[in-house]
Amino acid sequence: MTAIEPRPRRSDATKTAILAAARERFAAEGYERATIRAIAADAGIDPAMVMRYYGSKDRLFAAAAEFDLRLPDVTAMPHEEIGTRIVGHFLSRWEEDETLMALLRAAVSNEAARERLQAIFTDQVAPVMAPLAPDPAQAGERAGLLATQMLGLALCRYVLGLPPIVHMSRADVVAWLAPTVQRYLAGDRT
Amino acid sequence: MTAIEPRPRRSDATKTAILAAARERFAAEGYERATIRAIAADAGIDPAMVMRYYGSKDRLFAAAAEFDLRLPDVTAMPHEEIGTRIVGHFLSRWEEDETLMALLRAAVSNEAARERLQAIFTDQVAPVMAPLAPDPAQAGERAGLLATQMLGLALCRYVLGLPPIVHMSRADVVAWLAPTVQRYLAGDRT
DNA sequence: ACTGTTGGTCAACGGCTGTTGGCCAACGTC
DNA sequence: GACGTTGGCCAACAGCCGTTGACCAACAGT
Repeated sequence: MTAIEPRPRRSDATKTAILAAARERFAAEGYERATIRAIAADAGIDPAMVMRYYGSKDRLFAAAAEFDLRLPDVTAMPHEEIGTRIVGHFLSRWEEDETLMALLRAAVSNEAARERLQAIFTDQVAPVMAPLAPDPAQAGERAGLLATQMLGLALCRYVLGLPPIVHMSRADVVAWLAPTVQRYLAGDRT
Repeated sequence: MTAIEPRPRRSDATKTAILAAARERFAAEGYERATIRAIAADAGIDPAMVMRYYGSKDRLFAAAAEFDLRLPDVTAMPHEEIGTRIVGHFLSRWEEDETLMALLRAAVSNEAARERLQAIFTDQVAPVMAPLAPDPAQAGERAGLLATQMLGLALCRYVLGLPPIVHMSRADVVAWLAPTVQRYLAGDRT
């Protein structure tokens, strides 16, 4: 059952170019420093077009910040590999799609972005991780702990550029963080 | 050996009022959304005074972002309590001084703030934690890992307001994170 | 060929920003 | 009590921002 697509319009290319430029600027500079004028210049069109197609800067961001973490099914993997796989998956998602960077950079000072990031946690992270918790009452807490470690890693590695973290290899990051994540999601508290 | 203090001036009260208002605004709104006009209004004076005393917005931030983590001497505490004590100390520092919040919020989009946060890591965190590392070559890496977990916690608990993390008691946070920090600073990699 | 629709540019408005310089009043010293 | 110094306010400038509306060109359907 494929959705009925409206006939493609000539402006579709422009729209996606705007979206790509917007993601890049929001990711690199955050919400307020990324200007509509700069985004339009990157996309090679007039700033007025951005307003015509997306209405306002807020709505442009909302459109650019659509994101799917594509978390794997954790119930279908060897129990002791959960930490390793989850950390690896987050690293991959973070490096292949700048939308996450845009969300993090903007969420710190923009209310809508903050809510969007919270929604990703509530809708995509928490439900997927819930089955792993020994005690269902702890499920939310455990997912939250995962978020602290993964967002903290992204903050230090991709945003702040903390030298020891930036220079670590992917394998080292996974080796260090996997046991932490494993414990947060499915292990004992102490 | 007390430093020779210049005679106190009438304007000292105003200067510190500006600094307090600046910290509050930078902490609550980040660097670009915190305006000099708003800071001056909070301090009950004219925006021009901010420029007179601090020269520019950049230098005002630099003055407001002076910060000492006051990390305890980790070599003088029971080895197995290190994780607990460090996590507790970070929680306290974060809650009693809004400077840290100002630094984190600003560092995401402001270069000078990013460098300041890096400097705090390099000058205050890394050297203090170094003696705990079994292998001195790993010292920087281990301190960096500590930073990912503590900054990630602060981000989720104080900036993003992730519900499960916000609702956790201080004791729960310490209980969950202490083993992680203990392992990062002084434990085995796996 | 005509005409309505779509994709796009241009110039401008109003508002907010950091920053500046001139002016005034209160103070401290002789 | 005169006078330099200090603390403070006010008004304005120049620049950038999001946003708007008028205008033009290319296309599609008849």
